[in-house]
Amino acid sequence: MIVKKEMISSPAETTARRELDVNTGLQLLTANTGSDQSTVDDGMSCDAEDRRAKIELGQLQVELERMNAENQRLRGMLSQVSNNYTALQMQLVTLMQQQQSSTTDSTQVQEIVDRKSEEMKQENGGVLVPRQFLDLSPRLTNQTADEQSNSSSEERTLSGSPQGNVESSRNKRVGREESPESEVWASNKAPKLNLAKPVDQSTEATMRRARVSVRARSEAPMISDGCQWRKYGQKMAKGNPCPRAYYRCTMAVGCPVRKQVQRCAEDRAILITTYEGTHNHPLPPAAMAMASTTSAAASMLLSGSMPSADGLMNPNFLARTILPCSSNMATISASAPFPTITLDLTQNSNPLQFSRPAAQFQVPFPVPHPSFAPVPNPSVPQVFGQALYNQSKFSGLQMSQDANESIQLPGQSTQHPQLHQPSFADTLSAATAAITGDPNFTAALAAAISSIIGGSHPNNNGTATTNNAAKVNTIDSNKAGSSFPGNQS
DNA sequence: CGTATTTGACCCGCGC
DNA sequence: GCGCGGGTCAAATACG
Repeated sequence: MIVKKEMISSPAETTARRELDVNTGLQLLTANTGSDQSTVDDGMSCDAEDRRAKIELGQLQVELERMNAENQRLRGMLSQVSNNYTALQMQLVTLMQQQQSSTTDSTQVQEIVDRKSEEMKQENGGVLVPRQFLDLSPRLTNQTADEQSNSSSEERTLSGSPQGNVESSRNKRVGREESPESEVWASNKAPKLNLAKPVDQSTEATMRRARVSVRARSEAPMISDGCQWRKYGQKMAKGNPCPRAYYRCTMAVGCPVRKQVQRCAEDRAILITTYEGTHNHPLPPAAMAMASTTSAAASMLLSGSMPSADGLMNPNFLARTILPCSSNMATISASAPFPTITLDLTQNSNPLQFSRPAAQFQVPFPVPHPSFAPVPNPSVPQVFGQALYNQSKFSGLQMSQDANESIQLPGQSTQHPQLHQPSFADTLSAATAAITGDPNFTAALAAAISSIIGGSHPNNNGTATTNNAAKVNTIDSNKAGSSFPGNQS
């Protein structure tokens, strides 16, 4: 009965509404049933009414169960799509690394994306579930990289590297203390303490210290990114009246990921979150989806930090590679002591929009390899995309010269996402960010997915998606003796 | 009472 | 060598 609305509503809305309507129907029916029972004295034959009501009730329950099952299925599919996107982006980076020597034309980047999307559609009958990406996905959780059989050099580069980097960090580092945490944490002191490999010390240090900074408007003290953090310090930073808070990831014992949170001096409504390190544990769907969003950017950033005798990498290419459709909203830091890429989500542009990259872009720090040689151990900060998570104000990324002194490139005009064909990457990442962070964005997700899959893809139930990232997390029970209250607002 | 947060002290790198 | 600033530690404190 209620299902009719499906054709005119967004899939997510529809599913949510259906579930609501079914529940409402059950309540009404129950009320009616009670009413019927109270009118026995009227002389009516209540047995028939009762039976009919019970039958209807049973039907509704069956329907409800069916809905719930569908919800589960759709959630699974959403998660799968997110994971697939992650793998796609990673693969894209690798492909571009291979092709960069022959071209710097960003159109090829888009072509690769388009081609991949086409392949995926063909292989899956229109459904974007690429086999190869499913194969890759587990590695992106940073858990099974070493267990997976590597079938290609691309995958090897992409999957094993983060883990390998952590390992190398572990092996070489001798911290002030010998706690497990300090063992895995890629400390700033690492260069000094690197004892094992004399080769490429600076390179590895650079990779370990690659950072991803996110600027977002938020009244909350910290953006919700799907991970759980514990504050371990706060300090006043020079040139900023607002204190800088230091957090470390507490989702797993010894997770080396840390982040700094600070309000922008110029505009205190802007929250600057800087991530550093690589998670050593599986990310919850909410965090994973967003982590994947820009993991490729981090990878590119890191590969860009690799020394090269061949000169500089084409700036435009880097920008377009990192965020093919949002290159005007990402920043690569020039003044930071280590590579930092900044996503500026404070701009008033539509996250789902498709825009051509800025033509003029200066990459300040010396980067690398025109041929994009695979990074041996790129410490890809998987938290990279987490900044996009729960960004209801998600609005854009920008390129600038400094993490704190963003130089805005000419903004892109706001366009409706469906006026242009949004890239799969941007659309899905934005949509996932929305859905995982705020149930109110289920409609956006539906629209985004519809635009990708042509409306044939199953919907997602917004009501089934928790609006609290921490709630999504099935916390690793291995963390004995520690609780995860979740300090996210 | 256990856990998270606060906050002053400390360590380290870097520039002068 | 010294001072400065960033980053981290850990005891004290707050909180549920």
